[in-house]
Amino acid sequence: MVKITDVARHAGVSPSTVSYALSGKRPISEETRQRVEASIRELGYRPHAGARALASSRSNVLALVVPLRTGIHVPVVMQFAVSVVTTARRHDHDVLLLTQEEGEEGLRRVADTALVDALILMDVQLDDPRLPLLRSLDRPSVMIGFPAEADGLTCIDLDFKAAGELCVEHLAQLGHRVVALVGSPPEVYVRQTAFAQRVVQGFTAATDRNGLASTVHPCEAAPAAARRVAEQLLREQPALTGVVVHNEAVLEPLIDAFEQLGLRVPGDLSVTAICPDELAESLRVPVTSIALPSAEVGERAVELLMRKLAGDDVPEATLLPPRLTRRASTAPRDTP
Amino acid sequence: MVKITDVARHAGVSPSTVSYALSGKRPISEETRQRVEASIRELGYRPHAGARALASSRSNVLALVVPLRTGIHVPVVMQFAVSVVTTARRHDHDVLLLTQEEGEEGLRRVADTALVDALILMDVQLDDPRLPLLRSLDRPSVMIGFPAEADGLTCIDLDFKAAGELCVEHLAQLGHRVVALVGSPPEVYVRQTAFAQRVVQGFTAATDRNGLASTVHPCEAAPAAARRVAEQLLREQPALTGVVVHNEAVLEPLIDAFEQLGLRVPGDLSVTAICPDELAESLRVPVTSIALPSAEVGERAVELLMRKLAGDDVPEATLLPPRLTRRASTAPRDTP
DNA sequence: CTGAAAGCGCTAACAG
DNA sequence: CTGTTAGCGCTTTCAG
Repeated sequence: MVKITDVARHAGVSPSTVSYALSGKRPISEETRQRVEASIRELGYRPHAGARALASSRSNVLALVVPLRTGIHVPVVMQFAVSVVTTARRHDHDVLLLTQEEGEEGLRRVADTALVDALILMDVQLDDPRLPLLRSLDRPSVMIGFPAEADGLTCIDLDFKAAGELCVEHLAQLGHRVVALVGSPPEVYVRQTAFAQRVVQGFTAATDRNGLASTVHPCEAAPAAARRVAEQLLREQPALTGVVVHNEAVLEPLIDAFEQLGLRVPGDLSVTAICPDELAESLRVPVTSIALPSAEVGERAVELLMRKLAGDDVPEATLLPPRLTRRASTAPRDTP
Repeated sequence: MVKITDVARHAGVSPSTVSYALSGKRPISEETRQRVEASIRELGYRPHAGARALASSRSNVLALVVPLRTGIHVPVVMQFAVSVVTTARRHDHDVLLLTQEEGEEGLRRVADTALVDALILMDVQLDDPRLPLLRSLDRPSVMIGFPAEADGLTCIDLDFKAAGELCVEHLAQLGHRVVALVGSPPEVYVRQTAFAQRVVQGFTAATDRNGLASTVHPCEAAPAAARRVAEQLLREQPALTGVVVHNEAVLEPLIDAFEQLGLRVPGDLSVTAICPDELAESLRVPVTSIALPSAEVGERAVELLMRKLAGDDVPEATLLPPRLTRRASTAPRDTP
């Protein structure tokens, strides 16, 4: 194995000069830098990661904790992970993969052994048990999602309130005057993340602002429940022409139910959703939707961590703006 | 930060004794072990990963290289990754996540800097450009899939030949006498992995053995192609009652085509597939299938690496036995 | 702008 | 069964 002293000897400089030439932490004359770089290339020198970590107390590794819970859309997790790895590499860092299963002990382990410099946690719950631990660790972290009480921590996620608003604005622009939100199952509004409530807030704010008639309907994640909600909507809001769906599991059954009840999408009813693009694209009638921007969340999460590692202050909360993709399921209201 | 000398002093022993108590690499009297463990717990000692790696030349980290190519089923990759992490943890190792995108340079980097002790590569191609590199690295690796020339390397995958056989045996046992294989697109038989040919070999061997009439049909990954193949099958093999599908993309369209042509599944035609369970389960008629056992592949891959790291010899090729899950798409042949 | 040298915290001979 | 000690390869003061 070729080491820094070998390079130093070969280049006719001291080991520290090689180190500084590599890190750029102090000025090196152009000429010596050239010599050092040539020697490095010629000898095929690679600094030993462990030695580096020991001497510098920086491993240049980030931990990424991925969820295992069912009900989480796998491609979204994967997209996010890839984006974290790619961005981390741009900043000369690697990524250690941990599963939620490892729990708090796993986080403590990789942090306390200095195996990683910082942590990224996905799928953060409202009352996440890892919050106190994160606060106590001596390394920075970023959470995807917003817990109930995030003081002193750093969070990032899609701006779900704005997403709810954007769906409504889209429908309003198309001329729709009576709209409904079909939301997550009731239990989601209690535990889990706060995003469900946020969507409702945004939806309501926007319908009020635009003077639209509106209702909100939590919905179980079962086709039968979708059917019931569809029937109820038609019964209670016969003038309904726009629907926002924030519930991946019932999006397809809901549209099926509407069509079976004699409503064409988008002819009679425009439908927009907050769901992964994959799902929105794959339906019989591709659905106008707002996706969780996983790649962007991953990238931004890493960049927040890099700033924290550099000692900079970062905002506690980062909300990413929603982007709506128009597809076949929304159309201007048929104005008679 | 509490270090090994702190623990040693607290327990009234030498640092090496603490080290050996932790590693078990030499006998320690029950009594001192107790004292050391108590001190460790009391002081909350965590060995520094970098220092360990430097002194022992073992990082206890494995690299996992995941593919990004489209056409790879994401949940399978994820399942595999989770299984690798879980198994690695059982062996006191962590997992560094790399993307295919990093290429050969990435592999060289993590190996040469001693950031990882060993590597796992997914999605290995027949003529994978990384093969020579893997042979030249000073750390062991395991590949998921079989390249054309794997001498000196270690591979593991589903036994696709046995999978082809098992599908046929299943149909034969149900009384089917005339069967067909609908395979991958023609180009897959050329490049990519060898598994497509293996399936054909197994299929043919088993039909011969069982005295079944059979044909093989490569098929493009498009619904129209599926339709054409379905029509061709009915025209050329009117007595056909069993089909094996090894082509995720056309499984659903193919079944649709058969039904549109007046054949009930499984009433007139039994269908079995080699595809992810998720897909098989999600179809209108759940399909009897053989899945890629990703969790098992991941687990076994890690175990192979552990044996190699321990200096043991391991087989170059490991073929995992297929397991068939019966679903609604296969039934005994209607014997008039 | 560059060198010398003191660690970083741990493991593994070597010695008893 | 346990202690002493010499590194592992790098970074970073300190000194010039």
